[in-house]
Amino acid sequence: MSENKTLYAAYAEKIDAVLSALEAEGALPPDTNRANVSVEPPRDPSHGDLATNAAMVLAKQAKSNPRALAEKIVEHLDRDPTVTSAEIAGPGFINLRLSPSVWLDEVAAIAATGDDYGKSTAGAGTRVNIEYVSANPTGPMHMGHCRGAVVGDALASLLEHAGHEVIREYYVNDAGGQVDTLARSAHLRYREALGEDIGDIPEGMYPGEYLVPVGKAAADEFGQRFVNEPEHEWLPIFRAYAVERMMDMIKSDLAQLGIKHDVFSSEAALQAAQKPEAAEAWMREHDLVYDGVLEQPKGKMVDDWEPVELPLFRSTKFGDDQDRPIRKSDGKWTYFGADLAYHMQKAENADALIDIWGADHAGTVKRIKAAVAALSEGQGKTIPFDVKLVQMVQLLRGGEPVKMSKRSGNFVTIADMVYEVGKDVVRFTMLTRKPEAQMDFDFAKVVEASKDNPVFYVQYAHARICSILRKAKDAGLAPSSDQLSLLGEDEFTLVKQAAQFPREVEAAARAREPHRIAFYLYDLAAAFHAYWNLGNDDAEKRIIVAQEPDLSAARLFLSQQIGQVIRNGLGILGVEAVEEL
RNA sequence: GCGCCCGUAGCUCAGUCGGAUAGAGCAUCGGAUUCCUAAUCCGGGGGCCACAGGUUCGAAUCCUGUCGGGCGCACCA
Repeated sequence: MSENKTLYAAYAEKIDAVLSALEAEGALPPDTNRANVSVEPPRDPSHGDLATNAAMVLAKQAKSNPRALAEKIVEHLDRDPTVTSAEIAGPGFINLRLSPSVWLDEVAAIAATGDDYGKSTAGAGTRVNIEYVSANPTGPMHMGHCRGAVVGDALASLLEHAGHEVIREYYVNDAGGQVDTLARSAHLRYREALGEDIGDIPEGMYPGEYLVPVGKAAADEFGQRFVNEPEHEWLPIFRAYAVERMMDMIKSDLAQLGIKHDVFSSEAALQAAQKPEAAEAWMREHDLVYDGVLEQPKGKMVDDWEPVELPLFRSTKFGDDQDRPIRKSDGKWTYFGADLAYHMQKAENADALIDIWGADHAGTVKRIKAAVAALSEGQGKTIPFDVKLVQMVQLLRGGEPVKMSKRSGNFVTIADMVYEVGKDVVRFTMLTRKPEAQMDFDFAKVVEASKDNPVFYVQYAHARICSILRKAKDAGLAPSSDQLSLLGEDEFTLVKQAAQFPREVEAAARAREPHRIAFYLYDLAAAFHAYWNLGNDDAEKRIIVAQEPDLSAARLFLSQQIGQVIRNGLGILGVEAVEEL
């Protein structure tokens, strides 16, 4: 078996070869369109190991009926020594059963590839920039950021496993009005640290306690220097100072979740380097930006609306509802204007871009997609660009919604969450549903039920495998592949499940859906737990059977490989493969 | 009013570029432990896949419409 090719891909090729043979025989017309032919494991394992719909899909082109065509395909497949049976079922499915040697080879393949089992080269040669988290540097990370962070991080490592080179990037929004507010709030805490009674935190400032130590640190560093200075003297200094501390805090929150970015891009730095100016010039050159007046927003009344001429990007040309301003009337960049330049910058160094955003930014997807599309068109190359929207997490505590607001300082932080239930539970919980569906996250329930969390189910399977290997070692038994032929149907069931892993990684990467790996691991763990429990009913089915050292060694070897696959999968998700619970 | 996402068991959710009899956990009921970790396993009950049309050999999946929920709709970020 060639490496980097999944078992399923290998059989897809065999079936493709059969179809070519049928073309040569004249049973199929030349150049048959095979795009819809699939080769995959049937949902119901009792149907066999592999199923193909080839006969059904191609019957029309062959001017034949599906079952007649299926018979011709089956004739060829029967000649393959690794195919023990090929049967026609239902409307024309062809179900294949594979010989034990195929499964035993797969066990050996897992052992041979080890940590690399499941990696693919499908994405080789494509560098993907994935931007995720990008929380504003105005406070600690809270649960609202958590989902996007975990999904983005797992997607990044999933893409790496699929062979892509990956850049993990964080966009630091350190240029907008909210960082001025941060700076003022920090200045207030600074005065407080120097002994001043600041009373209640005024409306419009960030009241969070997390700014207290920032104020203290500033007091230590600056002393009385900025107490009575006018704001314009200290604002830029406090802005940079506070942002840096906020980013330290955020990085430490991310580290608790096991997340580390490769690149932190600063919006302020981008602007200082005049990237938006360059972007605007380029856009104007290509007639993508013009000076125009926005229409009054429909549906929702804006009291102080008045027509102003602004530089507008022609996003309607690319499917947006409205052209979008890149500068404000005071000449400063809008968020979009800077973001546009930022995406140009990212595209310089990557073949494909992915942004992970919260659903509250859904309204801005079209314009940024339009911007990247315009960029692609203008530069005459395609830049694949995907914005993954991660839906809101409704945070509950004992069934009651928890109102989160950075303004009021009332939020559940990631640090709280990790402290309560641990990184693995947080990550796995976020990854056991598809990101585009809303989810409820009940803090109390997750804490209370953390022992029932599926993550432990998977980890337990891994721990059990480690346990049995320890036990075997004490008994003087070592895993061995010498006598794998002693394994039987019970073991094949397990191997078949494990053999899906590479296929699952490729499919999940293609769909950019890391949650599939979590569900796959659950199924694999279930298969192992079931296998283990066979020994409860029948002592001869235990993994270690004292009287049969060769069989035990083979079963240990198999178990070891299942452990390897679980470990590889958990690695993609960033969850520990613990050795005991 | 417009745009995006979602609607699958009592609850939380899976469901492979459309595939065979729609699955799992929790909850519920009944079983398994002198024996490798019972944080496990085996079994029962529980479904108009929101609704209505359409596309085709075949639809939970694709298209159209309706209803329901969420998010968004300023030069904010």
